[in-house]
Amino acid sequence: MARRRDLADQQRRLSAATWSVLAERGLPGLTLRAVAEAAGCTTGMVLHTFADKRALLVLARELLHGRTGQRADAAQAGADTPLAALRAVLLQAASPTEEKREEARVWVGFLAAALADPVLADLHRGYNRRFVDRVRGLVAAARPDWRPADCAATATSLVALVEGLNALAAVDPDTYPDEAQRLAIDAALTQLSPRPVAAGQPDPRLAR
Amino acid sequence: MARRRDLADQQRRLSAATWSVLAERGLPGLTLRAVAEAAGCTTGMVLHTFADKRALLVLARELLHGRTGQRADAAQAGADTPLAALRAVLLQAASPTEEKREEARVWVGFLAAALADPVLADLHRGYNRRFVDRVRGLVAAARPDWRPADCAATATSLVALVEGLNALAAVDPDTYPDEAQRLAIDAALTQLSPRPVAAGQPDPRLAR
DNA sequence: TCCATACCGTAGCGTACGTTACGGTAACGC
DNA sequence: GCGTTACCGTAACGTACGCTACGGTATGGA
Repeated sequence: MARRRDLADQQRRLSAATWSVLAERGLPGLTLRAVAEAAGCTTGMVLHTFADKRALLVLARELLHGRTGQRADAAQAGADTPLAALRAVLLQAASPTEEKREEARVWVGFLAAALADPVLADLHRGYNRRFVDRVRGLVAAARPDWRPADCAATATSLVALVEGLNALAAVDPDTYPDEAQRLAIDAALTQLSPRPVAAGQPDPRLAR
Repeated sequence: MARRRDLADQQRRLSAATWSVLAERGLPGLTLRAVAEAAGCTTGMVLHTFADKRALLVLARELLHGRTGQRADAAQAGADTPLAALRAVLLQAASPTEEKREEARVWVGFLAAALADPVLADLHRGYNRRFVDRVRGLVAAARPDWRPADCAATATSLVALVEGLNALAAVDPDTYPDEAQRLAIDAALTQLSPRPVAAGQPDPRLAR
């Protein structure tokens, strides 16, 4: 025997480095050499830890999903009502902080990579559908009187809104600041409120 | 003098080729050689028509904006009421057909490229803000009783929803089919309808 | 008809990429 | 302490990239 390494830790560190490079330099800047530099090692070590570049991307993608999933769990657990849980989950999925905006840039990068890579595309579809399922469950809990089809349609709408906000805020944070994202989500959630607003007046939830 | 070329036509053909390559092979597959092959010429001709790769990308991005802008103009002109115009504009911006889904893939590609390229990022922000302005004007026309801030918030929401639908449908058309996109847009437009629905019932516009 | 010239295909430059092979090195069992 | 062995840094491979230089070619005017 000889020196043993902590494989899981190396994978975690390299995935984090992949993340960082992807957020800073974008998809074309994501090279093995850049990842190695960010992780403080060499390309040799990177390819001793991962079989190839795609394996590195796959684990980083899983890390992204795991991170957002954990945050969603926490948001969901801390809410009193189903509607509050839904709101918390959607808000944490948006990108109000700089950290989240970095995450959004990474997400866009993976989305673009998925368009050219079937493996990453499968991963993306799986993760996104799990998120849609989570939202659909919360919608159904908030409005048990709705038909499943209505809950599903609302869930896909909400997810599309949140991911659209993320994507647009990633490249234009001035047009899509955190406040605008919050407003957009609350406005969309208005449709789930048990009591509609008065006729002929702008929805007060839309105003500040 | 000697033989003269149709510069504008060459630029148009090469931009179309860029588009096609970007939609089929994604951002990493977008090389000068691939563009030349798709256009049926050589890389020499490509770089005699455009100064460099970025110039090619910039014109293709303008082409994307011009195409969607023209479609939006047509949709807007063919509508009777402001609300109908808004609905038509949003629906044409979504990606129900395969052609539109190709456009959505190209859009995602440019979005990802903008994250790493300041020039493309500026272009993207400009084009997207013009689209937001268009939607905001239509919202204001549909609901003249709303305050400008409410119109602006609604416009950014609607644009985020549409672009989110586009981005997600680009990689997962099964989860986001045309019908789901139409439902999502109509559901979002419910908030602009002058008469809210009855309390305690699911919005009939959400049902099929 | 024929020259002049604008045009573009060919070939290749330099660079950076993903990946590989190998030798040095550090740690564990004895 | 020492041999063994797992580990990883170094160096370089082949390839494909963006881009350039040059020579052939077709087409306009005289």
